[in-house]
Amino acid sequence: MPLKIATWNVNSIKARAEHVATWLKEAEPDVVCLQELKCVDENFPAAAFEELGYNVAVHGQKTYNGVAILSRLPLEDVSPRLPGDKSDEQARYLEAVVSTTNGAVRVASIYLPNGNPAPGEKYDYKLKWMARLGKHAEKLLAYEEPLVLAGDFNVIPSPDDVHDAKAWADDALFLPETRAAFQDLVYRGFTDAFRTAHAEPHRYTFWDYQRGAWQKDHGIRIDHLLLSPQAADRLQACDIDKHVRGWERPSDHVPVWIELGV
DNA sequence: ATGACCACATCTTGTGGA
Repeated sequence: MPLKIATWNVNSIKARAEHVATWLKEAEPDVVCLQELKCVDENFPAAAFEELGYNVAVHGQKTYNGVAILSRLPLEDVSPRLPGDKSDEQARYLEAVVSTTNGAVRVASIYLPNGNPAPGEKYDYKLKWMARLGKHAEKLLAYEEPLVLAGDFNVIPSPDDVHDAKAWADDALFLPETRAAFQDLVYRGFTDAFRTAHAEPHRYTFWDYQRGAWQKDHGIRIDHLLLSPQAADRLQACDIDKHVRGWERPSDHVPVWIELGV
């Protein structure tokens, strides 16, 4: 059986706990990286997921941000916060090692800053955060182990990943500097799992709540799974669970998953 | 149609998201 690893920005875990449970039963992932919990650790509905057989690691924050990892397999070396800036209080990074019978896979749940409006302080923070991520990723890649960086990167990598490139031209998710920073990260040795498994353009992971974006398929691809060479060698499948966006009171993001032969 | 949402906090309105 392959190891199925997913990422999903749930836009409040309290508002989406039922959806997550429904999707866990339907998709049967082994590991799930969640983002935008919008709650503190104590309020995370861990029991609901433990009942379904998952171990839970949470790095929460009141009202904003918050990331978690759910895993059917044991979680080891659980480590919150992206190194490189001790003054950064935003809960956007959680790393852990998943132990399988056939070796370990390191997984990070990432909620990269949005960065709007650009230019400005928030955009500066985004670019600094991306530089920190690159530096940390370089260290992790040196382990030469299967590594998966999974999350909401808030980056549209190319014009193929947006319904209307002109409409997003000045947005922090699509600015040339943002895309260049993402490429810098990828060029360190990562594989964009979805783009490797699918050549077709205009496949999305996010549709805005506004302007009928979902009905018109006006989406963007910003939730990614980046694989180290050792993980990329094991990639068997990758897809987007688009139908979840059609559920009642959905998140504006949908799950994206990979299957690794381990 | 120059429009149109959602979640949170505690304020019935402002902030942040993407």
